[in-house]
Amino acid sequence: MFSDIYDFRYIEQKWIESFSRYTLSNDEIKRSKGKKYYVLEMLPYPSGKLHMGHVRNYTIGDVVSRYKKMLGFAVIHPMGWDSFGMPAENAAIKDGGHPKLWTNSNIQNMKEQLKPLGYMYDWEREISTCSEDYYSKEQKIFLDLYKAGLAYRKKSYVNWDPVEQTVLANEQVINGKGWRSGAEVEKKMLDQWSLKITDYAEELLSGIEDLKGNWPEKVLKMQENWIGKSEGALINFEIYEDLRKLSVFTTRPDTIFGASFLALSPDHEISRELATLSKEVADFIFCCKKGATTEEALEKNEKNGIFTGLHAKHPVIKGGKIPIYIANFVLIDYGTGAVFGCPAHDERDFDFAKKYDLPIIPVIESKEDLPYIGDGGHINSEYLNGMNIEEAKSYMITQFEELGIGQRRTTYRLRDWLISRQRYWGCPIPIIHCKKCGIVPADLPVLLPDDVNFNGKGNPLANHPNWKYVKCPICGIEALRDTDTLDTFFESSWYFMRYLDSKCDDPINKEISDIAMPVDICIGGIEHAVLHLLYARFFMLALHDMGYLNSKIPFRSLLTQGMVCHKSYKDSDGNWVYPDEIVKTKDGKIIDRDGRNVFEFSFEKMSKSKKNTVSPQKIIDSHGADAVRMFMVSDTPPEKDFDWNTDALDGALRFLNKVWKVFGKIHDKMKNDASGDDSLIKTTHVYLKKIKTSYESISLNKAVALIRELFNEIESRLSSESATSLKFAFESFIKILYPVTPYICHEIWELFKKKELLQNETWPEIDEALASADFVNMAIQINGKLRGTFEIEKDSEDSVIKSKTLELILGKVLEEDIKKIIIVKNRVVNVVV
RNA sequence: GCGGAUGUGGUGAAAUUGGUAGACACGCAAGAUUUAGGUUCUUGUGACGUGAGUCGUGGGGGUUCAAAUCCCUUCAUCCGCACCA
Repeated sequence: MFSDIYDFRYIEQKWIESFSRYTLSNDEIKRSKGKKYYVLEMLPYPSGKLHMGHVRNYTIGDVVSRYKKMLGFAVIHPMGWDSFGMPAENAAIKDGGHPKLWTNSNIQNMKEQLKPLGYMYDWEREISTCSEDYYSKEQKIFLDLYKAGLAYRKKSYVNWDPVEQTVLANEQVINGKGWRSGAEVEKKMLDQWSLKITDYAEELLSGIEDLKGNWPEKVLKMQENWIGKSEGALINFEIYEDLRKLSVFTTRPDTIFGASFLALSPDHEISRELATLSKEVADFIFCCKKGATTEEALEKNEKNGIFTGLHAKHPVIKGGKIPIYIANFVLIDYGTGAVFGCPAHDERDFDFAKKYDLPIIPVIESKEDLPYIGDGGHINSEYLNGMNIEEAKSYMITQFEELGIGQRRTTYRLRDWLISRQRYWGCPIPIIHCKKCGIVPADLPVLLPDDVNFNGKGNPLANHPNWKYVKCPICGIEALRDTDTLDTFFESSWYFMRYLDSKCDDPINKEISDIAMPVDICIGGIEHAVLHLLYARFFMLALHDMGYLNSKIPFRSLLTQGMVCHKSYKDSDGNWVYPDEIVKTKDGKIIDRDGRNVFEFSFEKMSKSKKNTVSPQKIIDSHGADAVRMFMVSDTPPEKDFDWNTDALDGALRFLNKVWKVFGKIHDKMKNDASGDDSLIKTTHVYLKKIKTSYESISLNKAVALIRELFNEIESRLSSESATSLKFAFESFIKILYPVTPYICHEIWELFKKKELLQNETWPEIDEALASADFVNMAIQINGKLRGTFEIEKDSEDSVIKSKTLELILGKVLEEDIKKIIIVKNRVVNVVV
């Protein structure tokens, strides 16, 4: 029955169940013969509440999925939960519940909240990374990485987050602070597990080339910088009256004749050794460590050093003596932890030389002040004199190699990925430490014990009364489990392959993965540019090399959607105020419910603490899921930040209301089988073509704009067009609107008395002949300025266009003044006078 | 400091990649219907003239018959990295 009123509550309730039954079996993937399309939205952390950022992310993914399905692709569209991690453990510490219960109930809640939005997820494929099934498969991957030499244990300085009480990977330290806790990160010497991502530095870098065009340039640039390749030389300096050699990495071997000091990191082994001999050195090193992390010291950039009393032999100047310092600006974990200083051509070295009164020897000619960083001819450099930087570099490296004191060397900024975490709620590292046998792989699975106490200090797993005490699987003597768990980014590095067969006994079903991988489009936030997105690329290369699957690329294309932003408000005391608690007065003032003044603070990402969030639930209740979905993809391109605007949300609902009404009118007209024009058929084909192009490039805001245009065309011709023409136009319109607003479209489709469900329909066929216009509107310009337009048959001869133009402009210009007429077919005529 | 991006009406944004700038919306204004208001409909809406003319895509300069688009320069905002040798 057709009702005049667009009752979205009724309609959405009616179709909701059929939308949650989308499945695509692996047999169907196999039968697709490569015509598959894998849409992946980055899996959410089950915090318990769905927020607008999720809604935007998943709506974009769902529109793409539904569109691709209409085109006949076997669409793989799974969803799951990134369910290990700190918040569950913190909740347990605070409220006493168990992380497992907290997490699972959050997952249930979020699933319920997702349901009304009508996403076509294949829930058969659902995974939760904290499930025993998932993490025991992950343990197998870990052991394989270990056997392949890619997972290793090493004692080294690590980033310690004092709030989370655990170590962090380099990628998780932002400006010296923990990425989640925001706490000042400390350096600690610990024995930890790492993955050899550095083995793949070159491949990760060269792989960027293949992603260009399909990944945002920005993400690729960030990864490139993060990997930070630099080419140069390793020089081994001899130390006077010492048997050791001091090895130094430099990108500027050509400046060796300008070297006036060597500097060691305070953590360099020679520094540490000297510290045991001299209190002065020990004090200096202590100060460096204390001061190095404070904001102030970093800002001042002050160079401090202490002379070691040692000298190195200059490698190419006979009898040359170079003093060796320990300096605060030398990093232990880059290059070799030692540098040579050439003050004339490096800013840091210059500052240091000034402070400690060291010689500043220019070796590159320049009229500018020192330090001079640019290119130029070498001076004071014997055989290098006259050469430019590039020439001198390679000449010098050859020279070092011939003399046996150095060699060509490439260094990367990328460090190995530290994966141990001193936390309970994660995947246990399946390793047993035996005094006799050393590191021994544990029998799988290694399950988390449920009976843990969160009240104690430190890692609850380590504190468990008996969990860690086991017998060595090899020799049988008393041994200890590794009580650390894996970084949760480990889980998110391979989940998109587990989706493909979430019940497989092996971690990854190779047969299906070889068909379904790589993911065709991955949609998520840009905050993972050098975290998840780099780790996932690394995992693919490693898994490929271990024979898990053929693909070396996780995501063929990547869409980084922008944040959902909203105005935030503060009262005069600086407290945040909820937007729905404010009132705008007639004279432009903003007040809260108690009448006190409130100020617009800024426009920023929705967040709980700023009180500027909008609950998806609320707006679905008031406007319906279709309106919310449409609103999320209209107006703003997916990759840009989205400004929350309630008026535009109302606009989406208003549009759907109009669609409903116009459908009613067409429905009536069809009953009477009215006659009239059929020009709308052609118009429809023109739009079908344009809209498909917009969907293809995921320019969903443009697609929506064009859909609205087509709708306006239909609406304006309701009375003049024939019933058949209107029916064709409107049915096509419903099909192309469907990926955005599936509920209303399904309802209308059914009311058109269609037997087949709309979601099983295919994209309307485009008649190319009809889709191209017969007539075009051409512009007339005089000296490049618009002076009028005219309509003319498409692809008209230049002579026809010319005479038409002359006819129109002769009132304005004299024929003899015309110097030139430039004709651009179907576009523009420019008359030069 | 290094690297990257962006800059178009009151707002979100389009512009077939050098060819009619502002599509599609939001907002606003006037009017109509209803009327307690919202809803709905019509018209208008870059600026200045307000007679069909001029100006206009952050500013300045250039290339071109023609520039939001290409080049040079400058300013502003945002983001990433940051003592990386």
